[in-house]
Amino acid sequence: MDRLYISDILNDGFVDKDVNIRGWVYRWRESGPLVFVVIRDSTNIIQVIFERSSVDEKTFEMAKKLTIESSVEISGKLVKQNKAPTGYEIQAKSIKVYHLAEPFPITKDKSDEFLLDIRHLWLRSREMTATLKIRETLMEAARDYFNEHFYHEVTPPMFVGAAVEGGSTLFEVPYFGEKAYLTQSSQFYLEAFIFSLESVYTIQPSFRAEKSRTRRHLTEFTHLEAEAAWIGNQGMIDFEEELIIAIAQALIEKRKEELKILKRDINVLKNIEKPFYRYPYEKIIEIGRSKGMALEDVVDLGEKEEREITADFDKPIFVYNYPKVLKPFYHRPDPEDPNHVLCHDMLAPEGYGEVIGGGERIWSKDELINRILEEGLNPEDYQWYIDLRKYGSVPHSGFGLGVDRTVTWLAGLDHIKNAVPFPRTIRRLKP
RNA sequence: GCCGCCGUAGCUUAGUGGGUAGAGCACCCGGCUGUUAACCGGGAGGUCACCGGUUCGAGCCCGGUCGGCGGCGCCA
Repeated sequence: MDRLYISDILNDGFVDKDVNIRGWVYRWRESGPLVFVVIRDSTNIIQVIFERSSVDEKTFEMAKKLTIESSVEISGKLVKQNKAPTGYEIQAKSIKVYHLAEPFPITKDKSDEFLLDIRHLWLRSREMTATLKIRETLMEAARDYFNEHFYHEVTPPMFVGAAVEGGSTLFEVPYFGEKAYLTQSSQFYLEAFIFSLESVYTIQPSFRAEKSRTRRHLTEFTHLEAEAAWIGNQGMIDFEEELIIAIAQALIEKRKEELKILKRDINVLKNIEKPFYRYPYEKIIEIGRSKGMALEDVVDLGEKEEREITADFDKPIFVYNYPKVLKPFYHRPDPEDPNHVLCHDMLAPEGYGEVIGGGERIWSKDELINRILEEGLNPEDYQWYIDLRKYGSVPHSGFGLGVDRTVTWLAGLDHIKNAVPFPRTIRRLKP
């Protein structure tokens, strides 16, 4: 008999038919001559019942000995059963045990810390499984959206020789007697690709060595970055808005069950529709002040401020044209207002805060060199980046989206660690 | 980096006027004909993070070390 996936047999079409499944023991309990076993596979869970009166003694004894997480193959008749957790039940006829598991360390009482220590086992939980599927669908939806818009996927290097942005701290790694660094952003490399492929994107890890201890920072995170020729700041905002909507739609279509497992209200995602809020930088400061914050005219918002400002919003907020002093040198100053740059951040609502940063890049060689000098940096360190402005330079824009932050927001999680299979933080490198 | 909190059985934890360390889950044994991280009875399981000090006596008081969590700062 061919093995079937659990999600495929949870329907009336298989009732009274013999089915064969493989998976792991998720729950086990006995009551006299009955043994109830809930089996989990990659698709869902289903209850199996072993009755002493209807299976041979050897099979029943084996069912009685099963332990949580044992790997098994079970055959039996599918029936409808309201008392079973997913509405159907298999009346077992036979079982093959591949491995009788040792006592599983995860029980009903568990702390966040413990779950991080045994992350390699916690990955099997329904919560993590649901989160991983949501991550996958999010990236798949993004790739589909990029492909529909003729973006090419590229793979920039992760070993780099120098920083992209002055501010961030880099991880240094030995490199055959020289120093190399782990990339903190692929932006500069993506800019190199646009002169042939025009529109490009990548989904790769970025690394930041900041000693940040907040619910939205990791030292290694999945970075979705894009860069496109012939597009300006506002055009890029339009593009990102549709990207986020495409992702939300994909989750609504394909991940209803997983969102339910994570207790995320799907109506929140259904509400992610055009138009998002769009405010110039000064307006967001005004909103902060209206909530009682003491904010200077020109100030970087902290995590706490962002959380409070976005708390009452129901849709993402684009904040554009920040004061020049707050942003890295490569952002293009607004020709109409040189103290501001043509950039934007997208803040997720409900307190989640920044998930996208992007904008239009300086495309004039001389302007770029002037901005590098103005920031006290050395143009020699950016030789190849400046080189790109010498041979048919074009207006272009790009953005970077934190995949893990976006998952945290859309899945309604409380901490970025829960959006990542093996989170890396300042104090955690294992497992 | 700064501030705060925490470290007792595999897990979650109770336990300060200093006086033999207690429970639930998991595990083992037994019971139960519809269980929902079941229930009932029994059993086993502890260098109370580590080092030092005070004391007749320290899980508890004092000093230090290590590890973790949360917040701030930094940052995407």
